[in-house]
Amino acid sequence: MSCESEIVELLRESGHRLTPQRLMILSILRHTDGHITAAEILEEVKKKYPYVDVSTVYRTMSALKDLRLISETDMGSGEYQYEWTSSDPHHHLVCRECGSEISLDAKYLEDMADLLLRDYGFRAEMDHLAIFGICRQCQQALADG
Amino acid sequence: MSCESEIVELLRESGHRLTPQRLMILSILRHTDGHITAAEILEEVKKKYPYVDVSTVYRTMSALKDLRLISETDMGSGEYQYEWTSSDPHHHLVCRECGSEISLDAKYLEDMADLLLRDYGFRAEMDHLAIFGICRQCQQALADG
DNA sequence: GTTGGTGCAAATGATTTGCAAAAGG
DNA sequence: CCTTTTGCAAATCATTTGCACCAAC
Repeated sequence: MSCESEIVELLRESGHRLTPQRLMILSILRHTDGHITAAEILEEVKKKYPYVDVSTVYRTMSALKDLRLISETDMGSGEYQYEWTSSDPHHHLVCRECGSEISLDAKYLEDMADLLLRDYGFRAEMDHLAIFGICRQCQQALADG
Repeated sequence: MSCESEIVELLRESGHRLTPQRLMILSILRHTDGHITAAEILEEVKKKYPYVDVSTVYRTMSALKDLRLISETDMGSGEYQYEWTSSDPHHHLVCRECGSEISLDAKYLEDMADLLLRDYGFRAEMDHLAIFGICRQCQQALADG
């Protein structure tokens, strides 16, 4: 609970109200390891309180996104993946052959971000990026094929 | 025309048939500077032959994508942006405040791609990436408030 | 009380798909 | 011929929106 208090504070400061729905969604996001879709969040929330609607989930995600508390990533599955931002910053290598995902430490992109800031004055916000390509196994499989 | 011949060859080799619709779409892609949406392609094609359907455009894009002749990028507009791959490789910096786009030479990402190959055996395919963030002007505007 | 939030139902809108007819090789 | 491709219409499906009611603060 105590870990939630500063978030609650942040939401209040930004003029948002604390509803049970939001607290439930917040709790799910905080206790989910990795990414989760809107539909999955809804499913979880409904276990506690069945009358919640998807639109509420999306509206909450929109608010949290604006506050940069969560990231929204298109991993090529057709649905957005949401993830709590404070977990250690990382990205994903997504294989376009087998769909497997490899977690990638954020440091791999930091050097480039520094260059972008230096050369273009552009502040890249790359929380939770999806990088598509071919994984080692599939390269081998394709070569053998 | 001559520039089209090797593409035509490639399509044939991969078991695809050459229909007037495909040739029109191909020509539009080749002569478009920058990216273009499926709807825009359709609009262009219809000027020559009004009975083409969006589905044909999408099906053609899918085939060209598989052959890696075009790139498909989500630039945050809700529609995919397509672009002929052979034009000099680049990416885009997209400002999430004002929506402006800066072209970014591909070399900025090559170093990272090399690291990914070395460390993970992952062959990253980053043709035409969209990197979101805040541009110099908007940073200033936000700071001034 | 105000203002913002919710649930419901309906809309949106890009992309996909089933199918019979047409055309490429 | 045989197979792929096409146009049309209808379906998908995640996300968004209008609205009347409710609940924070």
